[in-house]
Amino acid sequence: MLKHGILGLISSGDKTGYEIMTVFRDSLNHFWTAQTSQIYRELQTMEKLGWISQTHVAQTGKPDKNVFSITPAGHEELLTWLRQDNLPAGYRNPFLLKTFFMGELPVQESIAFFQAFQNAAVFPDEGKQVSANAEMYKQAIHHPEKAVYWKLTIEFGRMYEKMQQEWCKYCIGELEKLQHMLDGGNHQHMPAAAKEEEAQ
Amino acid sequence: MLKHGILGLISSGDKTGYEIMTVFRDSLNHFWTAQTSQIYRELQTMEKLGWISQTHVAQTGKPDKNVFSITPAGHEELLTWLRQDNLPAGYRNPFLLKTFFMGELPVQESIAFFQAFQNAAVFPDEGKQVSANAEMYKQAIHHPEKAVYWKLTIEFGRMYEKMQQEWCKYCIGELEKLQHMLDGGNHQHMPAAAKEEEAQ
DNA sequence: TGGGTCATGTAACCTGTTACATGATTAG
DNA sequence: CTAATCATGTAACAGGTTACATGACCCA
Repeated sequence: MLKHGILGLISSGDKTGYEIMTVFRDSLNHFWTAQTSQIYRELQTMEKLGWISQTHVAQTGKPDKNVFSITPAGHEELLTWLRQDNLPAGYRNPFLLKTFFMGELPVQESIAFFQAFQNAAVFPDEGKQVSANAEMYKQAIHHPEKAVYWKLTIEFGRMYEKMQQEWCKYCIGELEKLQHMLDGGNHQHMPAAAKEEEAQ
Repeated sequence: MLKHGILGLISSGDKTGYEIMTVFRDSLNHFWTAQTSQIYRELQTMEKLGWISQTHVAQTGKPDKNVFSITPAGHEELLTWLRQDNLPAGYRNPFLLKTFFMGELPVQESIAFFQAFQNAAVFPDEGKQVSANAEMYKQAIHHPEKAVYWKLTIEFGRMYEKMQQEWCKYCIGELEKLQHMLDGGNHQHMPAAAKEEEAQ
């Protein structure tokens, strides 16, 4: 997958490993990440596969660099990938995994986690988005039709964040109901963990 | 992460590797997956870490089994994990990665992908959910306070799917606008890839 | 003189996927 | 008779993370 992401980036203009890293960091970070260690490794195997080619460029005042270009075979591979398996796949969500087991903690503590989660917005606001993605905006001027796709990914981020916040609100509501139930039921203010021990 | 998921499952009752696999397959599949190969490997390392212990149980008419129980150290580890790093983290979304590069394909083709994506619901409907999660419902009867957390994860799945469908609708709308713009603009019906070649 | 940017990578490790391998019992 | 369920794993590979290592230039 990362190979194809890199391929896509190089397809819109030759790039160094370093430049690829900056695009991941500044523009794709809300749906994909990549460390330089992984990028340089993938570039090597992609060259062996014949998808990209390398040119050494000597520089003065700056370290020399290796610029990568896409080959015809690489472009074909990119198109094949774009047309393949475009159906929703299972996603991995660490916070949901925790949620599933949160019954081990006192309800009050769980509520606090949802509150913190709700207030921690990952997605930058409109203003920051613009400056962080200056690179993308520049491209958008020259290829407005390609910028549309980039905007679609940003909109996904926004919608996801909004949904996540609504979900947190719902969770907090449900947990408060549970808390009142437990309080009203036995007036013992016992955390779930303690209750379980008793039950055994 | 998987280690802690397994730990959580064993904490609510001793389990074999096989049983752990079935829970992942039937109840956690919308936010986490695990193959038996991985499960048995993790169980081995978890035993070495002292988080779980193993008992061999001979059976007649069925293959013998290895039943795993959580140790006090394991339960502590579970609590530590539950309290750690509970903030939204970057997620990886393969379809968003593709979306980002979809300008390489004709607009019409992209629209078709979003339509297919929209109509492919991963999340089972209420009826199937109930039968697939019979195990969970059984637990819910004995520990209604724990069932709440399980319901929260299901609600996330529902909200996510709804959001995804809305996003697809939005994308299709934007792409249709783009299509009309391109059609109206030069009346050449050129795919983006061909246009790019011309521009160079 | 200290931190940021540009620029390259290696090594070890951890996690996840795919493919393979075995074999008895039970229900249709 | 055949497919599903119960039950165990190994081996090889692919993909991702963490830590380390180097070094010049520029700006404050």
